[in-house]
Amino acid sequence: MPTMTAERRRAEAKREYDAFMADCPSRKLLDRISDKWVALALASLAEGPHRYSELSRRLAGVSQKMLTQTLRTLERDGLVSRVVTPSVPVRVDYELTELGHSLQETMLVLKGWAEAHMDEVEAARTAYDAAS
Amino acid sequence: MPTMTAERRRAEAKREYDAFMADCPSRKLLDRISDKWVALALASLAEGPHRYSELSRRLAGVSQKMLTQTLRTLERDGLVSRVVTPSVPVRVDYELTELGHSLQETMLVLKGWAEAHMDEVEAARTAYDAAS
DNA sequence: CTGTATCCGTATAGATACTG
DNA sequence: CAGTATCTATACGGATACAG
Repeated sequence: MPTMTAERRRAEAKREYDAFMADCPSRKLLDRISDKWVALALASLAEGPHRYSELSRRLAGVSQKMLTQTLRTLERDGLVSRVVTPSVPVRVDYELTELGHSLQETMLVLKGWAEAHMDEVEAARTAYDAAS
Repeated sequence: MPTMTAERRRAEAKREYDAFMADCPSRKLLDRISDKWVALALASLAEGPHRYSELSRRLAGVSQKMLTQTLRTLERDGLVSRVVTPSVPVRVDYELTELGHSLQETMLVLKGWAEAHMDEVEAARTAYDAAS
């Protein structure tokens, strides 16, 4: 239906897909985006395009394998676009697509939540461990 | 500093903790909450308290082991509280704590995003696979 | 610089059986 | 009903070596 607005289509999708269902495709998608490296990559790209090496430094501790794998998946899923400049040596930039942009804010919130509530969580852990 | 407001302390924490850093505690916390079952559990509990068996049905496909493990971790981290009614048979309800409540909305957004953008992601995958 | 390929240990997650 | 315990498969992720 080409006359549907984007909002209308999204509302439609919300009725069709349900991640609570085991074999709903959205369950797998939720699994994919529920990932530390995805969250950090999108959070980093939220600031603007980044080169591969910049991301590698920003996401401290990420292995080449995981970074590449994460970026490939994000590219395939349409969240990120890969821009190659055929210089010598080659330069590759990654940037958020419109779709990626729509998720980036949530990832920033998620990352921010972990940072903001770290102390409370540690206090809860101490209390829990003391009780047992 | 007992005179700090909650907001002030949280802002303080945001400067102290940085999930981009490999060995920042918040990195591990981000890893923990970036989890399919955590997202679905919090999304379910957002509606109100649930019994163990209700969660088991709601989070279709979850194994007893993963459900228990997820709930234990959430309890230890202070996101969920476990309420035992010592009847026969015993009844156990799980409900969000205040801390859990502060994350639940983000998890609903994450789950909703997966459901709302499923079609776009599948289209992107088809396009990507066709290009290669 | 931006990857790919391979090896390998570990953590994860499912299945199954059993318990207060 | 609400778990615990154990076994096993495999997927995840890190380290290393190599390449366009």
